[in-house]
Amino acid sequence: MSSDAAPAPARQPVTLREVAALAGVSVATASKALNGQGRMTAETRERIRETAQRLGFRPNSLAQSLLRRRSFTVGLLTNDTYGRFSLPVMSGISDALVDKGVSVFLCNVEDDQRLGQLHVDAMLDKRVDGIIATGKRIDRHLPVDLSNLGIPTIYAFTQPDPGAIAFVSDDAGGARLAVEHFWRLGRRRIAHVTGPASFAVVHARAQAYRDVLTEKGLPVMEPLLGSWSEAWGHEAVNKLFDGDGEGEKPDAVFCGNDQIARGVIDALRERGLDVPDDVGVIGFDNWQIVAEATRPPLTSVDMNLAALGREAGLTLLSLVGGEPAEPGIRKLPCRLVVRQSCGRPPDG
Amino acid sequence: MSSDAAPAPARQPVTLREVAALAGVSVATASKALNGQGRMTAETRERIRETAQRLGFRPNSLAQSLLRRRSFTVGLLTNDTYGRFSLPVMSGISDALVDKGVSVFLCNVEDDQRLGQLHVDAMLDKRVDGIIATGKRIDRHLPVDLSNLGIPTIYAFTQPDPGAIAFVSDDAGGARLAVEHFWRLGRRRIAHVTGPASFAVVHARAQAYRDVLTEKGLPVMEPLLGSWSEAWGHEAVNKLFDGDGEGEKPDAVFCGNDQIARGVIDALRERGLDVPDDVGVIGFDNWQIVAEATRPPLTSVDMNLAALGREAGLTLLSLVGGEPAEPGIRKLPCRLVVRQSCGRPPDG
DNA sequence: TCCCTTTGAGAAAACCTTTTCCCAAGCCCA
DNA sequence: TGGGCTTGGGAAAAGGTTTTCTCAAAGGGA
Repeated sequence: MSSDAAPAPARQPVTLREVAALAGVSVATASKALNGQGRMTAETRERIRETAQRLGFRPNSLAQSLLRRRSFTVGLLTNDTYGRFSLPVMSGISDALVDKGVSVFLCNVEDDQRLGQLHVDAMLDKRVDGIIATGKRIDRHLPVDLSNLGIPTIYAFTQPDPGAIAFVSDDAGGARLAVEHFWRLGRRRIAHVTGPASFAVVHARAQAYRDVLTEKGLPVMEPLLGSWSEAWGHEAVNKLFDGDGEGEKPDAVFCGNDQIARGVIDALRERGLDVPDDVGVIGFDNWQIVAEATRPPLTSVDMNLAALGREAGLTLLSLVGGEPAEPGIRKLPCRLVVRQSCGRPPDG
Repeated sequence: MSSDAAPAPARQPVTLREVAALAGVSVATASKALNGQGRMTAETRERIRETAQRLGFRPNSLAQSLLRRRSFTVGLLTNDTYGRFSLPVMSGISDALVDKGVSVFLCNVEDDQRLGQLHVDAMLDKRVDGIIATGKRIDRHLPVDLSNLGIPTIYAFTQPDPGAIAFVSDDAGGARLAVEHFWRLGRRRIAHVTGPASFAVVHARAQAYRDVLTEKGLPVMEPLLGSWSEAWGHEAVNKLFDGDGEGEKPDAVFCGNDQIARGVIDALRERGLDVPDDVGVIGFDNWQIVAEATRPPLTSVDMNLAALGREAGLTLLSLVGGEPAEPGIRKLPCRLVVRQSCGRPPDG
């Protein structure tokens, strides 16, 4: 403010031409000097560099892009700007790209085909180097057709077109993590309360749940399908614990998401059952704000969405760079975040 | 896939030169034909249009931007990609701009000065038309200096530089809405449980709370400051209701956010107090997923963040268009979303 | 002294589109 | 028939940078 020593950026950005003129050379020489190309005396190069510095010269990306046929931008399409899932994905993508000098256009297409087309057209016009599609569900398509755009495209946490490259979470693996954790802690009657049958992940996780129980020789209780809500968690506890036989009651509940788990924990407490002493609970998603607000704090499966996004971003970049990549769906591992809702192992 | 009638986009995008060549005219004429400029026979114009259509020609935005000195992009800086608050703001901004053909660069600067500078430089290089800064707190600066960038800058839901244009929520107004709602419902002993003193909004809302009570001639109970958590809501209920005098107990609690409100509601229920019959509760933020999971669903103050974002986006555009605008902070009104945690008026 | 090579730097094309002139042909009117 | 106007369309510059050529001068060897 008070110091005028710092070169205030000109209203009209400084061009290479002005730098060259002031340094007494041609634009060609100036360009080469600043890019470390060409041959010239060290003195000339330094003089040009210093002039550029003094004028606050920054090369116009638009002109560079036009020439290089590469804009160093990518489009990020999502139908879930508000959402829990695509946000970490987007953040991971953005982080991976910013370090490479690539900027990200955020395009929220909702579930609106017209809006989707609008955004895709805008991206194409702006000559993005590639497009990443992400969404709120792994088993739903974005309302756009990206199959024949002529630029590299990657899908992250959304349903890909056939023949495309996609990154998704390994839901079955995540479910195994949870159930095996219960098993290691000595829990033997493990129930599963999850979301609606219309979600592919519900079946993937439920099947893994059954598989682990079968492998371990434990009784398989049929998964309880409902909604993704806290209220359903409450209700499910009634179904699980209102039975007659005492030995039949679960000593562990693996929940399809953290909200269900929250409902389950609250309902268990209302019944006078202790978590984790009487019943262990594991959630899914590791939604921090929910997982840390339950009493006790919730152990939960984390899908590593930021890492997934980072992976997707880096892969897109390598595609843009011309490197080949095998099409197909890559499942990235989940991890279990242990808090206090499962207790400690008997020997621990 | 099977239909080859649809013109598959060329690997190298079609240029105006190719369109012109195929239509047998110069590029100048082709440009004018497609833009509805210049004079030519209707037949020529139509032929060029049809050729462009057939080839799938789309003008290169980079070239246009270079010429027009306007990129039709803006940078959106935030330190809160995961967050509850900036997301609706960002969504509103993006919505407002996409219809005008303006794309948004998403820049997550975290609280990292280096990352902030990196992103700002990238935006400047890419010749964005303007920048919008948004964040997770209305009383904190982003870790970047945007004061002298040479391009229009708008602040939305974050602390502005002096002399800048900023849009924020009217927290005092929102608090008034809540307390006056209680008053209209006949509640007379209204408590306030809110977040830590380090937040400016805590004071703004608390002062408005006091003001309304004073205006109405109601007893002012000193606001209870704590954290933004559910646990604090629990604890605060103890402080409020563990006293001795029966007539002293509140019949309404205005909470600083929805999580506190959730804790308050749960604690009240555990004490055997009915919400809303014995005590009314109002939250702040209208975080749908929390407000609808409380029992009963929570009445809450909504800051209209999407609208705020939209306003910010449109204002930036008018600034870019060269229209003057008064610097200063514009407070946008909140609204009360009524659910079931306050009951109905006595006569209703 | 002459020729060849190296050195240092500039001219110009290219990227793609828009816009401002400019020009040739045709027409009208005197 | 000649001058002026309209019509239809093209040439060229502009926007900012990079890169490939080209070229003059200087230096070295014979």
